[in-house]
Amino acid sequence: MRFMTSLKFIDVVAREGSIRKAADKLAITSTALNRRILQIEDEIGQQLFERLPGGVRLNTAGEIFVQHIRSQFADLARVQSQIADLSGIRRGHVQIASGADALRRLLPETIATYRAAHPAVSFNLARCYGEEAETRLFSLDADIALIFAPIRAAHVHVAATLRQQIQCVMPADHRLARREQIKLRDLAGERLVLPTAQSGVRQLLDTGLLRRQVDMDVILESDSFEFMQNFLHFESSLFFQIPIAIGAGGGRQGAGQTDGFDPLLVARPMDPADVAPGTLHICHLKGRVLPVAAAKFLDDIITTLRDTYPDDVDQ
Amino acid sequence: MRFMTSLKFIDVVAREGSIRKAADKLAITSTALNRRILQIEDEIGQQLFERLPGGVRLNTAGEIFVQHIRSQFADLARVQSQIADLSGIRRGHVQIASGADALRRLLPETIATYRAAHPAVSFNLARCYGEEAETRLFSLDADIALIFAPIRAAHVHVAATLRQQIQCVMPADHRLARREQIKLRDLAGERLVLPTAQSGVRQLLDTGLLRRQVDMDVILESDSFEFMQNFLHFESSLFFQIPIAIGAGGGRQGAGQTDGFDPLLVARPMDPADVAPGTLHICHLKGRVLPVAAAKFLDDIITTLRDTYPDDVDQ
DNA sequence: GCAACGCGATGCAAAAATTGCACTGCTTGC
DNA sequence: GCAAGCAGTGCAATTTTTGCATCGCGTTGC
Repeated sequence: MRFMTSLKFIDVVAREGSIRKAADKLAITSTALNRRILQIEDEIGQQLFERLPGGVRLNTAGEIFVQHIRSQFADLARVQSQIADLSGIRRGHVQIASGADALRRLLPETIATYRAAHPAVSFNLARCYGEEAETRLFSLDADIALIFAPIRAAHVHVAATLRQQIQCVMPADHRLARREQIKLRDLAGERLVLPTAQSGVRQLLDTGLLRRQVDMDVILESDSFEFMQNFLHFESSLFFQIPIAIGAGGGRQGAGQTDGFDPLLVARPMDPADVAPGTLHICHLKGRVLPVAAAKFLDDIITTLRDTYPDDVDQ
Repeated sequence: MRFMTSLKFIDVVAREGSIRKAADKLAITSTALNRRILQIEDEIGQQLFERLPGGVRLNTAGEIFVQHIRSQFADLARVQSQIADLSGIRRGHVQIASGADALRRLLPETIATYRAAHPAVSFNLARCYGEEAETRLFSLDADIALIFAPIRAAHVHVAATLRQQIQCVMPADHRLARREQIKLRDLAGERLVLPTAQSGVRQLLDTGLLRRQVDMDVILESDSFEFMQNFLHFESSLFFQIPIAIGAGGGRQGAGQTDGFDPLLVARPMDPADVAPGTLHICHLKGRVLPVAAAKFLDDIITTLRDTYPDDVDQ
């Protein structure tokens, strides 16, 4: 794409914050890169970068222009995907930003199924914390975001939502395993492993815990499902997850069957009166036309979720 | 804008339908242009043009790609306009596609007022027939369209509408000039000058005339207001217009005052029961972010209309 | 307080690209 | 069947881009 190189260069310089670093990354000399940038600033008639002693930084005009550049690249990808689709071959690259929850079962399965049908489509998966997923949508580093938390950013369009009741995961022989539903006061005296503070699950738990002063024993905080799962084999304790992360069917009702999940562990739903159900948001950037490959994959995710949780998907 | 030239070249070739003609227009040799196009087709990995004996024509992939190119140019204009606005100077170029109606008073006045405040903004006005205005929005040759006709195209976003009752224009001493409102049967035996078939006014009249078989004397068809107005000085007859075209205040009620309009002519509204009011649509391309200059001008038009016809503007 | 470092900018020559010219092969219209 | 108009190509001239060496400037570290 020779006709886009200068723009790509500006994008990289903006990300690196230094012409020399960007030049290294782009495998050209800093002087060539420097001159391209000067030339474009000249053509635009506006400086795009502030020159600082330690490098460069976008000024306001530059911010606007770089946003334009990124949307051009994203749109070019869309065009190429659409053109490739004309000849019957779905081609393209789908970039997904997701919290940990969907990475466990939903995305691996859905992507594998999709790729079986369209092997020419490649994927990029960024595991995001906090509001990083929204940011990625905005900077066009992600086509689709899966966010288990309230959406704050105005530029995000929510294509579908999935209600998910938080599950309490415990050893199969735990005393609470006989319960159909777990109440917060049941947790009194239990050893708990909680997700880290920025996670959506943690926020829902905290909201519930704030109201009822339950005296619990938080022995660990972790953002790794895998760690928590393995930890339970060594020390009997409880942790929390949402159904899509553990492959449990029928979220809110929470039958506790966790197909393919560790057989020594069981999941039981929290009482919705104690801990409110959370919402998984499937999003893309508002006003954006997704590449064919990404748009169809988005459809696939929603269809999969609708099949698995028929009552809990809203569009 | 060196970094856009190759794309601009493709756009021109698509418009000209021939590499040689485009090369002439671009002041380069056909061979240079030819090779740029081959190179880009190579980079995209897809042919964009069909080669015909008499020139070239876009294939489907090319159509998609050229649409992308045009939207890039339009978006670049938006970015530049926005960047210029940062330094307090409104700069840019506003392209308007309009039927004849708005060209007479609304646009000249509004543009002049706007330019008094922002002299660095230039304008382009295309007088459009039939569906050409919609087409121009789509091909991004127009930012704003003013259309007095039903909107069919799905890609058009209507920012505001103005209801307009058709007026019957006649010599001040005509027998019908004493009426407050004209009914279709009043036109029996009158000599009429009608707008040409594609005009919105004509379509509304035709719809009314179809239902009531009025025997009239159509002596002329014309799409030029100026011609019709002058013709009435030589042969006593009637023609039709909408208020914005003749500067009449308060459309539907139609007081007939036509400020600044030919003092020998008067306008009387048609009875809405006979001829339905028409709608002027102020539109832009759906999903598009207009350049600052164009967006603000759009606001100005709507404000002007709201001031003049407070009851007839919808948004 | 001075030297070393890293940064962006610039002059100049080498390298790479774009361009123009001359020409080919093709189709259409007369 | 010949002239005209079209896209495509080999080759040399030209223009643009790149890399090297170097400058000036501000910060950092001793």
